Amino acid sequence: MDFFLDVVLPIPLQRFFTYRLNTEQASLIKKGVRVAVPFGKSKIYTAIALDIHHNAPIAYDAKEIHQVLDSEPIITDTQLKHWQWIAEYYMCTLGEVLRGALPSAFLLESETLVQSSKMENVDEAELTDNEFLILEALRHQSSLKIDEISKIVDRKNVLPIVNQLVKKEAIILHESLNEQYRPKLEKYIRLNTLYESENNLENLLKTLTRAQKQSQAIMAFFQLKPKNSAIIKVNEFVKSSGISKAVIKALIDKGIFEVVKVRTDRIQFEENSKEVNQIQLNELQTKAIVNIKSSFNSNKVCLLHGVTSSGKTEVYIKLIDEVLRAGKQVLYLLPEIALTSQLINRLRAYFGNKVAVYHSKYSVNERVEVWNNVLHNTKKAQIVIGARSALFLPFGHLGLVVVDEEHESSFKQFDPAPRYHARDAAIVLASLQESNCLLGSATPSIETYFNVKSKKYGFAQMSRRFGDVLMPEIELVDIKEATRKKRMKGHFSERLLEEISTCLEEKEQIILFQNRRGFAPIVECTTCGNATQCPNCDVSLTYHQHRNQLRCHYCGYHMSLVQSCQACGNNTLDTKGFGTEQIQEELLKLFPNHRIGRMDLDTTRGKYAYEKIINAFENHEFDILVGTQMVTKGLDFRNVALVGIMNADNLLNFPDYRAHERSFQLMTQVAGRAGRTEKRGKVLIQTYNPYHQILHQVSNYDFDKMFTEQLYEREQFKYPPHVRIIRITLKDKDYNKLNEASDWFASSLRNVLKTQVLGPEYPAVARIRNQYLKNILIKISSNSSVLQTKNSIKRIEKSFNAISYYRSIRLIYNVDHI
DNA sequence: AGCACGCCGACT
DNA sequence: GTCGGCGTGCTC
Repeated sequence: MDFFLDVVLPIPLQRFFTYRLNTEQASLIKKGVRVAVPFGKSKIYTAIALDIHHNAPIAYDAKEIHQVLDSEPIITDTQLKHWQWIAEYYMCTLGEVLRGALPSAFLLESETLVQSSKMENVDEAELTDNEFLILEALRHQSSLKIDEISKIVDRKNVLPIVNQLVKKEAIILHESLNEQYRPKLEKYIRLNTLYESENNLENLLKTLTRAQKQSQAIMAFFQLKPKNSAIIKVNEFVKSSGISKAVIKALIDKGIFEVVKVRTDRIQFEENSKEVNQIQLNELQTKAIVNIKSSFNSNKVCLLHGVTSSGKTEVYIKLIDEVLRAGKQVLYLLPEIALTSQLINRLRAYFGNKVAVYHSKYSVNERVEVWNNVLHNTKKAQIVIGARSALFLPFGHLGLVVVDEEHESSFKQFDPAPRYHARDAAIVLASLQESNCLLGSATPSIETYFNVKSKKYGFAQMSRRFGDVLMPEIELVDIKEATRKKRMKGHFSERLLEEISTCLEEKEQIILFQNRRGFAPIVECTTCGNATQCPNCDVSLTYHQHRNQLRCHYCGYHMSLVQSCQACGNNTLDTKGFGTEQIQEELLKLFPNHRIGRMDLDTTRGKYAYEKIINAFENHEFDILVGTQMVTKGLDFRNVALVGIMNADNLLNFPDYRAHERSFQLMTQVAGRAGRTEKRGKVLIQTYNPYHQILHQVSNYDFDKMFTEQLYEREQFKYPPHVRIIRITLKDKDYNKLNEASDWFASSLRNVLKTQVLGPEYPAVARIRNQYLKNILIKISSNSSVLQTKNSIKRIEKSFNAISYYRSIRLIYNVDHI
């Protein structure tokens, strides 16, 4: 009986692929193990095994698999179900989900190695120069990689040459799979068992009387090695004994010490947990927990709406503790992992090394270790804190999913596929795992609050700060008047400067928020109005002062700043708009005796850059911190008395239906950074339009009014949560072809769908990296079926691809596009 | 997605 | 003529 195996490959193809198995492999393979399979002409890919069956494919002859990579599944059934849901819901392939979900170290790919055929009958006269060069190189090296050959012959495409050599039987090709994950081995030493007896040891020390250092090393070994163990880590031994590595090496060479390599986890933390019972909850927190539990009991997702510093974390910790006691795992999702260091420390204080962290700044090997710990439900991974990708981990006993800062739009993956929303995918995950799900935020999203209002989600609230600290006082500063009367100093109103000075005198700290990095976004000629454009994208270049460059934020193109206008040649270039860098510079002039820090994308590159700035600010190494969105996120600074929002208008005027909601969230969150101790904090919002309703809702902390108004507007203009949105982007470098194709697509959609189809329209940036873009927006009202609509779109895609002229156009689906 | 194959312009 | 550019089609 023949065996066949269906597999998923991590590539954007809808289909499964079927391979042939022998009986032994068929008995070895289980659903969810990785197999290495030949794919295409020569490559070997990693695939995930699905079903084993006896149905031989009819249209083709199945290939055999190359290798079985795991003895036990590394992916669970529940995970596969969850991934399938993501693929269907977000209109991408399972392969794409796979690629986004698995740590890259799991996905091995083959590399072609070129080796000499050892055939002596190669006629050198028959060889071209390049072929000769390659064979010459192979005399010194047993094998060459393709890109090494590229370097040798100095050509890009070397495959024709290589293929010629294969034909002449001068070389052979070999596909090598290299396991990327390497367990970390640490070097330990032990004393040769010979010297366990007192006698031998004494004799040994006698023979070493002339080698003082060596006998010292042996004495030190006995002093320093842990009591219950025969081995000691070499690094530690060297550090605490002060014995040089040369001495140790000499002893190893003599066979007195032996080297032992021990597999260790890269991720280790000391265990020093506090008792969760030490947390004293206030009345509001206790009540919140009661409400959360009661909605969990009726199997509902629950929203915890707690104002900034109301003590949400303590509530989470209590709930997590109970889940752990019940022997289940916890997933804690955060929008951006950079801001977790403070939170991780807090959780570790209670749960010690049961806390694992998972995110993209971790190395591939570290991620594999967390994966395996979760899969085997080890003690080390009872709580996983992570960014959105953590929801792909192989949980088996999930008891609680916490989505903190639920409203954050960065939970939605934008590029590449799967373009999933981690909050929504987490809710599905929780239901698949029969686990509870808690969403937390000080400024919930309209969608989530709508679900609360319609009783789909449970609700708990904490409307006062912990310790009854007052919410900061928010003041709106009209800079329209001030600008007209020329009473602004740079971008600072007199009112803001006054408050800053007072704060500095009282040795308190200040956060200034400006939602734009760089120095000034646009350099414009005041004579002709020309601003330098990116050659590859339809955007003006942004000015960055630190390198005196113009940069494109879309493709990375950059050029040095020229002195005169490129269009009219006049020397009248001026900056327009302003960013964090410029604010920082103005401050340095206004307050030369104070230290001013800056936190934005440019200053937080690198693994620990973010932590460094936060720690520096916490230790009062800066008096003022200027920052972008980053400063809004969950940071807990004790000494901040004043928060200034430099310009509220560029938030409010953003051309997007979510602009008002997002402005409210952002400003409320930044405001929450002020006055977290007894003294009431102060927030100043500079604006040209102090009568804007959102600004008033922010300054009165009136979330409910904001929600009601925004919901009404969404209803009027047909936006979520009243409708569901699917955005289809078409992309091509041929402008005319794109227009024609997107018109075709949109009219086909209009013919088939009962729901509203908008566009095609150019996005704000209509060309990126020389590719033109066009968007079609589909609004699905609550009375029509989302699933049916998606199926119809997929059918239209099929007919679209049947037109060969259109086939080169890339289609990008973004379901629930934000 | 990668990668081969095939056709076409621009140069050692 | 060769090299490398890109468009097209296929992968069990």
